[in-house]
Amino acid sequence: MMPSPAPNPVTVSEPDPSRRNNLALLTSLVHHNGGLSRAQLTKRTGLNRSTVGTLIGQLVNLEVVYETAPSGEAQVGRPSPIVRPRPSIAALAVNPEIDAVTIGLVGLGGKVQKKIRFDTERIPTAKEAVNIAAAVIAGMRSELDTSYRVMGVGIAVPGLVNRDDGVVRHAPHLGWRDEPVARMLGEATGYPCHAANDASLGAEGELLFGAGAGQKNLIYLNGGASGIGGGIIADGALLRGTSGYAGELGHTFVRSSGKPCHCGATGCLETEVSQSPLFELAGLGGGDAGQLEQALRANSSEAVGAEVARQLEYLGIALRNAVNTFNPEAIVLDGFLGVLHALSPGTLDSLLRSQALDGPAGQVKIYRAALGSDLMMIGAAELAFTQFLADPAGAFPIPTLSQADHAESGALAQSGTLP
Amino acid sequence: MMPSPAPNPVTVSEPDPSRRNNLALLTSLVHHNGGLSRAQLTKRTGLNRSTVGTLIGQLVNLEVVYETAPSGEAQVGRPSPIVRPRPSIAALAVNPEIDAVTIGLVGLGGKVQKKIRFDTERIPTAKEAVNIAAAVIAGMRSELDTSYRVMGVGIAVPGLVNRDDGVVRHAPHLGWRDEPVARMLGEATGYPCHAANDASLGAEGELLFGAGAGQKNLIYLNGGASGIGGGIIADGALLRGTSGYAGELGHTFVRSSGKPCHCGATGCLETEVSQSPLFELAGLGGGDAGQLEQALRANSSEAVGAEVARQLEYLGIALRNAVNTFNPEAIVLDGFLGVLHALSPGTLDSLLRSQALDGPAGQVKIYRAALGSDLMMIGAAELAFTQFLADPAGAFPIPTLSQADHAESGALAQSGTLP
DNA sequence: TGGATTTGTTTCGCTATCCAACATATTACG
DNA sequence: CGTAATATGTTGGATAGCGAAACAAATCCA
Repeated sequence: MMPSPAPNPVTVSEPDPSRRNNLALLTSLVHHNGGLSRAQLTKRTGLNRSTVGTLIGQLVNLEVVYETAPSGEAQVGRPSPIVRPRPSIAALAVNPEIDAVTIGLVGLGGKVQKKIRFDTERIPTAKEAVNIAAAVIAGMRSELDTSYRVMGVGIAVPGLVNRDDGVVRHAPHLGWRDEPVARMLGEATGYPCHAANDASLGAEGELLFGAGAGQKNLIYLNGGASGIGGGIIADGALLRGTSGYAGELGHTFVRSSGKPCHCGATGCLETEVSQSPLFELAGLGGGDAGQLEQALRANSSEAVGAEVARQLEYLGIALRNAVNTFNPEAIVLDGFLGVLHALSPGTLDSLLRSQALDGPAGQVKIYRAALGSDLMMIGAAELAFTQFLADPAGAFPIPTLSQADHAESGALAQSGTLP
Repeated sequence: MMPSPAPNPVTVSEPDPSRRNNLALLTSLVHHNGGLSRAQLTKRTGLNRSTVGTLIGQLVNLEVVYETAPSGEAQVGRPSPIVRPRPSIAALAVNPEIDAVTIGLVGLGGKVQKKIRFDTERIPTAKEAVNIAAAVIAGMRSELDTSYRVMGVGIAVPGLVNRDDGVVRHAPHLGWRDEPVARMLGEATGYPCHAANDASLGAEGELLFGAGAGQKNLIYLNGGASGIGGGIIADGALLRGTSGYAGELGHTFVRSSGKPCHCGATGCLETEVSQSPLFELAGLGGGDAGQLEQALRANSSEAVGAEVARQLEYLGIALRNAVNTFNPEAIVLDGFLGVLHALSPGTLDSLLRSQALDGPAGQVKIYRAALGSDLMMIGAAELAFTQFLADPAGAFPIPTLSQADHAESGALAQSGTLP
């Protein structure tokens, strides 16, 4: 008759973890806003000026943040110095896809310092993806060791991922099943590794650094070559569910006697709304969302209009459900879903207004994603940052100093074949 | 460029509210478990023995809890006294329905002390419901003032309710629109009043005291005369959304070209799955879920089986969506939905296993609700308790002592006509 | 009866925080 | 140009919530 386990049972090693919260709060605030004045920090946290002062002092000592001269904005009163995140505190991001594995380095503050896209000629297996990532990371290793403090690696996988143990339960488009990618990459690199669903991480990325900044309830939907992924932010936190599988809005039911989906059901959103017919109508063999939008805008045929309308109608049903269920402030559409919405701006809004319940529908706004190709890197890095953000003072004795803090954001491109 | 307001801006009157959390934690634990030994409390909270000791001492002084002799369970070591919630700390619950307004008094610990059902001859307006509730409460007033400390009133409304301001946005079956019921009842009684959706409160009730005890992610669905309401618990907390409208699973899309729903859409769960055809087939004019179940079990006609199967199929679609979206551990079915499930036990499980995604579907279990007719009282009372539970030491100078703590749970029945 | 075990109790010390007073840097206004 | 007004950083107590350790009490077990 013990309903639930102890929330705070062991880990008595550190002194009083329940009280170190405000240090973490300040760190997150600085990280997610890329720099805030001390005055703003006191307002945001509700803490005392003096408390913020001492805490910031600690973070400066820990080399987590640094202070710069006040911004030029003219205001009455003593100017407040700006507290900025050190980009030398960094996390690695890995994103395996159908045709590439992308590895990135993201600094505290969410700036992508480095991005390396490794094109593959066929769909990578889990082992291959891990090998590629490990090799690229090994190549960066000396730079990482001298100029950064790497807090870990985050892996964004298009599929069902158990966030607790980092096992990919099923990634249909990659053909992966029960692959312990986090453990594999952890053993290969020595860094602590975590894995999660790519759309969930995208939702967090857009929430913290993108179109949904400052919202507390938002729904993120991404349409790509491998279907539709979703991530849900409820009350400021990602909806995870029992094992981190939550958010699979791509398999929302939208049509009776619809086509069978690879998931075993019929009439899923992702079988009715997909990018391949759009690419065909646009006369494109492949490409990204931007190219698709251009091509569709150039083509004003009826067939295009009909297909766009058809897909928007099904998307509208899924969004109606989501709005009734979550009562969000914002819906963020990424990939080709963003294109659909942009091609016919008012359609989804009016569908929602007429079909969803009055209350929830009246408050929701639909946005297009803002972070583009950096999103996955930022989201995955956030996964690796979480542990650090929860306790910025704990567990890193690495005194490595560096000058990488003001490095420019350089993006490399590279390609190769599978090993 | 200010993404969000200060989380802790004003209310500087009380000394350091950020540190009073463990007192609240203990209070909630005792409340929701109806009594725990001090040893269990230390394990659950992870706090030090001595800390728990002092905190419990405070709660005893505040007359929030009392200690009783250790339970008879034989164990090695010094027996630990049981900390019990004082039922004299109480909250009022109000639940307007189509044919009645029910008023209840619930003590800390979740025991219903009193329940008065006021039958109405027609659907009550908001004003009538408030009048009835206020009159019944006025009648109890002297007892309340002498024997209880009433923390407030919670109103459970079948409809869209803005939890922040207590305004009923739209309760279709009651015919209410934009009714500020919380303010109305607050003015009529002088108690702090809050209102929320009935199914949301049901979800919380079942989570804390019923079938879902100890779960962190569960979905509650209630089927009644006025349709299907839903409440979602994610990560231990009720999903509220921007304004508390979240959880309307009754309007999940389950059928293309289905019947039009009063919400403006078509193919909603609540139009396809409803209790009236079941009552007809059972040959009943009305009644509760228990009577319906008995009648349907007695009737083994094909028509009944077909209708049950049809409704279960649509319910399965809605549950499939919900499972894919939330990855819950448990689904709790109440009202006639519980009957449907009980009549054909394995059906929903196998529907989920074949149609929902592997990961989430493998973990979910379907339960029938456990709290019966007390649920709404408990849930609504919880709404009134929340403020108190967040700060048990703050804001009640009422030193009223009482002997109602050991009163028996008495349920009254009463009926009348509209004023 | 005595040891093992678990838990309540007491005392003490730590530390995160707030508060109040003071110092400093800026704008506003004469 | 100087003074007032304003907002903020800084410093030195004071406080309170909590943990650690030692001790005391109440149970089971051999």
